[in-house]
Amino acid sequence: MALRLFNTMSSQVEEFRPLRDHEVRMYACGPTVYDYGHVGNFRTFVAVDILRRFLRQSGYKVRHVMNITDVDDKIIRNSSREGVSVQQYTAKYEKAFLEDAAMIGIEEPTLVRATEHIPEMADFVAKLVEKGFAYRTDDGSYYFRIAKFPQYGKLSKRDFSGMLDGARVDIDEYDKDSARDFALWKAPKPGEASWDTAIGPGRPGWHLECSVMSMRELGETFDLHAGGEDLVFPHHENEIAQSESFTGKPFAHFWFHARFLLVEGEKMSKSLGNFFTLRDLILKGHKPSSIRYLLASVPYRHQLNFTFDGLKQAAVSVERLRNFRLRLVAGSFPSGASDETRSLAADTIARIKAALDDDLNTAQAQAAIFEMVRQANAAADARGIKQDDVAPLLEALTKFDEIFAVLDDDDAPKMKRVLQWAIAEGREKEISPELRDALQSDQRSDSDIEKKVEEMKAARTARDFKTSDAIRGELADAGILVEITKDGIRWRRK
RNA sequence: GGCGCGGUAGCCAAGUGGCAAGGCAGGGGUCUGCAAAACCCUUAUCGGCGGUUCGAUUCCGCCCCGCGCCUCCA
Repeated sequence: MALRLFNTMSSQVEEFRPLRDHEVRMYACGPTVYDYGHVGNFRTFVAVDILRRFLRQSGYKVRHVMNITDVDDKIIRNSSREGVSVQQYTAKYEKAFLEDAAMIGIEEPTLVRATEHIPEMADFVAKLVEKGFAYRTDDGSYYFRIAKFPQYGKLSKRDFSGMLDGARVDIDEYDKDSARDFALWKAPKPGEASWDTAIGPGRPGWHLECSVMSMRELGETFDLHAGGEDLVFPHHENEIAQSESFTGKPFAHFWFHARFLLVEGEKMSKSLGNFFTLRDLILKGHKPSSIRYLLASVPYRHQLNFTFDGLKQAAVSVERLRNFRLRLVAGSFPSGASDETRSLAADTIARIKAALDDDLNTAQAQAAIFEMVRQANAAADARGIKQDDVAPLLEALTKFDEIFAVLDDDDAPKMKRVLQWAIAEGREKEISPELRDALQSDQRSDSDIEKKVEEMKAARTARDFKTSDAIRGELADAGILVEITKDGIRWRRK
């Protein structure tokens, strides 16, 4: 079976077939780096990441390009308010964004920056003017004339035909010819960042960078273009208009849009007090893996209600998966193999693939892995798991984690970096006791813990439970849980 | 107003024209020196009212509620 994806352009779930057999070229709209990324931003980026990972798992080579918008009105406003250059200002937030993305397991795409492609953008505008799709206004700005692109509105399903009739053609008009015409290039204003180019001084409009950079990196026509649902109109509609006018060819074949999330049942907004950056959540003591898991747990086209209760639930769910893997890795099992377990693992892998093939149904993929975990745990309790069953079960977990990326417990070091950042930024008071607790276990090295566990084992062999319990208590205080099972003794950080 | 999405157990949620996945929480057990983990059992008239159908949570209509986009917010 092959991947079927919802295509915003056709408003249908379609089979995804890239233009080249074994390669997918995708472009995702990235962040405007004017502030720290919030949980809503990362919902979209996690969705795209899951798509990318699944495409690769499905055997494609994936070329994934993402833009960094490092010049826009907010950036100009904020940087001048802080009295720093646009570049200084954006560098800080770009760095923060990349750290955050890595923190929640997003694989880094090829990054392209708007400010590094200014001359190309100017050339692009010049060509559009030449072809009659764009015009210059008296102040030196350039606009795209949507009257020249009759399909305008095809992505967002809007009808602009009424406006096309009345569109004027006077290129020396100071204002835009039509209210719907959008800016390709903005003339400089006093005190604003500006570039001198072949089409005059100024800065690029927002949509231009994505057309220019995606075509440069991926070709005039490529497979998939992604972003948050808000970008359908006007951003992607405008990209299509200017790109297809420029090349006379189709732009992207698939349009992938992630739905917005709610926070505690309401639209996230600063005024409601439910606006959280990723770092806010970490400072409250939530693990990156919990956040990623929760963001991934509702299929990307559905509204996700992001709640703190949900975050706790996600943490427990992830722990269950990790416990299971630990059981497989650290346990001892009788020799041999069982057909049931092998087919359980194989079925699970097939179910995960089928779920993701179905428009990335992550909820069903999760259900499949938990079904396996329950059955395998039950079998293990009954001594039904054999040595040779371990590898297939681990393989299923690996397939799952190639997409979800939550099994490896590297939360503590990541959270520690956020804590250090908070201190460096003078935001210590935002560091919650929960975060400090979560970092407890990070104080001890693995080898130190192993040594203690060996001491415990020795004490237990001597049936000296008092000593054994004392060591366990000491480790527990340090946030390390030692578990005694019939398969052996094992430990983990809480 | 235009276009679109959703309302499923205490919470997060999947799904189908024919006995309603999964996770979390709760209750009851089993295992266990203790602790943890794990397992078993247990919790749903699928927003309301009509209609189509042998049969609808799933299709259609109306209503109620929530949400999104409508020029730069992922």
